[in-house]
Amino acid sequence: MSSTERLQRYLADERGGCGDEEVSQRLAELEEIDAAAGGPALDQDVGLLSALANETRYKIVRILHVAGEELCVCEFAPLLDVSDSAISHALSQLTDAGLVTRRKEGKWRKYRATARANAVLIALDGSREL
Amino acid sequence: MSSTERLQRYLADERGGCGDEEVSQRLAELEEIDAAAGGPALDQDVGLLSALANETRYKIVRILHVAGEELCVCEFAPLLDVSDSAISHALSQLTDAGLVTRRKEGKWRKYRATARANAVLIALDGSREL
DNA sequence: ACCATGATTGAATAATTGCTCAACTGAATG
DNA sequence: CATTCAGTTGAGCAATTATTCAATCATGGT
Repeated sequence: MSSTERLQRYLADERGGCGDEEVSQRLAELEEIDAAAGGPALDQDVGLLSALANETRYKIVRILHVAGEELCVCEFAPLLDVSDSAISHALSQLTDAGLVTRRKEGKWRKYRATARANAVLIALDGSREL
Repeated sequence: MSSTERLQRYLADERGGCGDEEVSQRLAELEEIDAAAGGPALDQDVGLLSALANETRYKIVRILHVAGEELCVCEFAPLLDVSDSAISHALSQLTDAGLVTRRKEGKWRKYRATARANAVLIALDGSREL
């Protein structure tokens, strides 16, 4: 069964129209919606979301967000139950995704949450009780 | 090496203080930040982000967001290159995560994006150019 | 120059995920 | 009530991911 046959029956059911014209018009609408939905930002967004979709990485970003200042890698270690290496991997992925920025200061590395990271966390917080 | 030894050296380096007191005070600050960061919402948030962190599921939510109305499962099928089963699995996970709601109408099932889903997508859109 | 330390990288591996197929449930219709 | 159709569920498998260990890079002190 082609996927548009089901759509055709659906449209006949819901809207009374049952001609091919009806179907292709709705299909065109849906594809317009799809085009608006799936711009080039899609991959970037999914990358960002994947980076946040892990407890270790989420916690790092949350901590930076709450701290409101840049933190040294060595300050995360006591708060996260994973190896230094895992923390470093996490920070790399977060940097690639545009959620944190890195700055060298002598032998220490300091990380800060980006505006984008803060925006997403604020949206999560603001919509929690909806 | 304990993870607080490094922190101790860091604080000595950055702030001049080198006593145990300095370290335990900063540790207390960090743990307070951590506590504020890692509330009970953590698992829920990571679940939500995991649900969105997949192209198929992200597209579904985007489509619903752009459409601004409820859509029938049969309307997604022509737009997504996966099986009906995969769409159904995706919708279940999105429902569990609180990103979409489900409604029965006769033999059809209609889904709608939640306010939370819309809030997160708006945050992503609004922070894209930052 | 050498060494110690902070952090990163790459390989290896265990765990998780995403998809499909096949079987199933529930609703409408003859 | 048998059949058809919309959608869901669960098992199984391929692909991806999260972590650790070991090796390495980079910085600063001796």
